[in-house]
Amino acid sequence: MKNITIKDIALKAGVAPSTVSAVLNGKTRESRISEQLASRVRGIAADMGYQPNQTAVALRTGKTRVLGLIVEDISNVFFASLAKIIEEEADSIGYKVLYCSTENNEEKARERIRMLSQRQVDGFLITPTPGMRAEIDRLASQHKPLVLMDRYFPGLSVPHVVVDNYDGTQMAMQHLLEKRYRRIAFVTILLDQVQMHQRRQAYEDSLRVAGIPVEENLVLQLPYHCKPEESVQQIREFISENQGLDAIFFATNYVGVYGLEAIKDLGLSIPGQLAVICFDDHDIFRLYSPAITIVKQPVALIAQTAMQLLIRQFEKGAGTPRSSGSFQVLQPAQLVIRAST
Amino acid sequence: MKNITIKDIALKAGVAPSTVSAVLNGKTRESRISEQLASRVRGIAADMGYQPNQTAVALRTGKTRVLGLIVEDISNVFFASLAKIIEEEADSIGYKVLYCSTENNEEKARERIRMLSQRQVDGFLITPTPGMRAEIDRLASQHKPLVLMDRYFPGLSVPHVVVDNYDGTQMAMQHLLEKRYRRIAFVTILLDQVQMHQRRQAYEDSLRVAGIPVEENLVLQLPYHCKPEESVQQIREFISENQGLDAIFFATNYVGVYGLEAIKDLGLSIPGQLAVICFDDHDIFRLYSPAITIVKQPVALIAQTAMQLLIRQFEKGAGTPRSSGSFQVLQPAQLVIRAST
DNA sequence: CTGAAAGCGCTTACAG
DNA sequence: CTGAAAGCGCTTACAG
Repeated sequence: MKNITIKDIALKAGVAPSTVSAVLNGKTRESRISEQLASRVRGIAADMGYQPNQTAVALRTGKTRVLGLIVEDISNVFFASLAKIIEEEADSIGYKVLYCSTENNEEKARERIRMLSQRQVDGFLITPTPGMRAEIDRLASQHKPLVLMDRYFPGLSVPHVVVDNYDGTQMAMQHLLEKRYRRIAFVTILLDQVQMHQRRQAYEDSLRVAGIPVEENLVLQLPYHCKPEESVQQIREFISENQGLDAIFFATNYVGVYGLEAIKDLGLSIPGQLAVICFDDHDIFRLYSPAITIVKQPVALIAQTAMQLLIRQFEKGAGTPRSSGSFQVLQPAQLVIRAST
Repeated sequence: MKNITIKDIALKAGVAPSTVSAVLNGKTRESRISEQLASRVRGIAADMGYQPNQTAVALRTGKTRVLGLIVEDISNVFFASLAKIIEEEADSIGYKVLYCSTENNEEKARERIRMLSQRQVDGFLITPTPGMRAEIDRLASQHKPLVLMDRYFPGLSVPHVVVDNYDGTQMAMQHLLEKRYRRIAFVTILLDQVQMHQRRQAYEDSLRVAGIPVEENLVLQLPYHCKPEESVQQIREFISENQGLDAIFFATNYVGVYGLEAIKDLGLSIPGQLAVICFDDHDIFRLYSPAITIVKQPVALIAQTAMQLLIRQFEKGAGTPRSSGSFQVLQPAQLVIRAST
């Protein structure tokens, strides 16, 4: 069953393909096509079940109406939620989205950008890995519509939307300190990314300001590709070795999940014996324990803002030079206190 | 910065575009192009940073190397996990994937299929809603490569991969009955889909076989678009009104999440006062409570099998008529007993 | 061994 | 008011 083309319609209607095109694109005014002819053509198109071939349109117009979404791991709640909102926003302006996961694999990440470029996506939405810096810089210099999410490259003038990680962490530390917690551990993942550095920095700064010495051994860094069981094991040992811990700050929900398992294994009550705060991408801890305080990332807001920044770039068009400043949008993280931590 | 085309390379190399195309596509043998010329052309292409325009390739060859993935909700762990595996499998054969969520909205679902068709996707991977039946049937009759996942249409001969819901539910019920649980509730979501019917059916049949009367009031059906708080509230009331409940079987993790919250609210211990079994798409209950038994869906296996079925259709090509039978693949669900429920 | 030509399905000036 | 022509960037017979 061959696809119906504009030519088939033209043939049946006894007009030229260009006339059909004009009618179907609502250019009857510009082309001064009679309403009578137009509605006849429309009728025929509908009868034949015409579906425009978007590949042809894309080739001709240079617009694919496809967005490229590159995240760390689409199966992770945070990124999946981002993807959902982005899909909705994209849909509302007639765009579809192609997704890719990088797994924080630099090689893969670069290859993904290349592939999406070849697929001629009209714009990129990326949660970049450190190794993508050069690639991102190149895209930006080519004026490819592009927005970074969740992370960014200090020094690169590329539109991005991130939460204020420093501020969020500080808020949480403040909260713990006010409640008189003193021996606060920091469990994180070994990842060379701005937001991780900022969280760590805020943790240390908060302690210093409160006059509490920063103890190296109160910080645990798990390797990135650490297996679940091993992560749990390491955190368990970490807690056992540091008797007298008041509280633990988990820098990401990746480690938070394992941390909670470790705490459960050790039979410690939250917040009775150990207060827990976690930088939470989403609301996955809702059920685990109501006594866990959350530094919550506004996923929907991040995605929506990112889409707005992207659309703004579309509107500018390739012609207009981009404003020199980067459209930095900092959205403070929100502290959600579920119980008297 | 204009994109480099095959023409630019041809110009620089002093050959015809078709020669460049042949070289870049490794058709040097068929076209009997000298290795010398070939490597010179390849060198120039590399120097110029040539990136083939896939839109043009797609239009010319009729293959976009894009797959359309339609799920209920990409932000749900189950579908996000499916998406992840599908991405990996697709990537391994040079495909990208366009995703869409239906939200179980029939209108939207149909529109999604239309859009993806217009985008000329080479194949579809769909977790269908009941209302997509006609659309799916049409796609299949057009020999569009297509695989349904997680659900299917009895009577439609369309390749699909689903877990054996009846069997899985039965296994779980068997487990409860052996442990001498007698008043077992069934909490589900109001959804007109085969897999839901099968789970319900298995629940009732299991009771009957065990000589236990099926009580209407031990079954709770929540509306599909029920708000979180309201769902929790309803389940809470349901439990309170049915004193003497032994166990609850949650037919999906959608309701399971709310159910656990309700149980927590009521201060009931698991499995002490109430045994809990849940049909779990993924492993999201791992931390909630180790005492929850899970009927686990093999997400990775579903996705991989689906991709295999799709590839098989690609290989057949449009020419060969499809084998009349549907490639039904039933993969039994797995019972994961975490504690002595 | 290599190149000229046609064509995938559209849209966009442009000519009448 | 409407149509013929060119062209988006490729690939694929086909001619030499």
